[in-house]
Amino acid sequence: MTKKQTILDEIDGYPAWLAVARTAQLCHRSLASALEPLDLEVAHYDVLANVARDEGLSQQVLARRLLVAKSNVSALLTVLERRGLAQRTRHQTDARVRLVSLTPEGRRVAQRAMKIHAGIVSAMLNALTAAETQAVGAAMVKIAAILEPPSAPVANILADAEA
Amino acid sequence: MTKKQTILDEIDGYPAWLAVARTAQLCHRSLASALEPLDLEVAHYDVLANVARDEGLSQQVLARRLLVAKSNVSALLTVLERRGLAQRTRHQTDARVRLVSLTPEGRRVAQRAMKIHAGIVSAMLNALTAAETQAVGAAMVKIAAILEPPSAPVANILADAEA
DNA sequence: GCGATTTAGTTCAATCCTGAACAACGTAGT
DNA sequence: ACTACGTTGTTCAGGATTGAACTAAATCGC
Repeated sequence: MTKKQTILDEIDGYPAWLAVARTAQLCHRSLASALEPLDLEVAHYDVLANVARDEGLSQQVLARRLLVAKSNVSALLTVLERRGLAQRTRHQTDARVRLVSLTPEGRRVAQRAMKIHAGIVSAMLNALTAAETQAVGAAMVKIAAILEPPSAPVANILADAEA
Repeated sequence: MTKKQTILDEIDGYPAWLAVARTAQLCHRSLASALEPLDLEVAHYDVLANVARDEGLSQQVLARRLLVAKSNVSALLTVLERRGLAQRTRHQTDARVRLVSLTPEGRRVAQRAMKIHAGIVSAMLNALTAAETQAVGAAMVKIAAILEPPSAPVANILADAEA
């Protein structure tokens, strides 16, 4: 297996970032298989968990928060509604927006799913001290700030990289 | 917007982990839009980058490394092959395995894409000190160790969480 | 050796996600 | 009011990803 130096290897912290990406993906997969017994996709769970926390979100807000397309939220809600877990109600004063809420059954399912999710996250974080966790969180917030909007910085970097 | 306490909120480091997941996703999206000019999906890029580094990988190894299904690798390679960027050659002694390598054109594209990728990662890591990056990497490795295989630990946690 | 098991890769159906086009509704500006 | 524009949500077509079934090849147990 011919190992070859690439540009990425010249970046000092690249292995560290790779570990981040990989760990996030592993966690996603863990959660996916853990939710299988509840017959829940991670995407559906994400909706349930967010609505459980903030009852009455609009779909638009939900989409931005989950970082998915609004068309996807629409589809996810159609499924959750058909399964009797969530419901859409019209906004009082703005007829465009639909407020999303959970049915009693939806709350029960969300509760069980969040317990499973919490179990996984707890197990992961047990590997770290509170200080380490804190440090990781702070670092991620700093990085996220750079990526956050489809803002200027990233676009500029691209231009440079292409040179 | 009714904020409600959930089980997840009881986990001390949950916001920190959320930041990790969110940042990883943001990075993925950044990379996706940055690679658009090259007409490359992130998935295709991941293959190119890995093969550029380790010429002659098998598809199986590639699948495990990328954390995707082997059927997906098969499909990705069909596309890359049709585009003249990669090629599959038979293993000398084991007729089952296909060794993946890049064409000269594939190497050129990989090179350009990695430059773009490196630009993004560099920008992100610039927000951190070397020590911070190092700490994050170490923390992620510890967490990944818990998730790594579909191993016992996670499965046990599930059983507990369901109780 | 030879059948049983394991491993590498492909194919296929089902599902998921996205972006674009669209409809319905608000908000300005004039 | 009226027009122009922005926003919310839906629909739909095109790809992407997965797991299961399958073929072919290697390996193991006896």
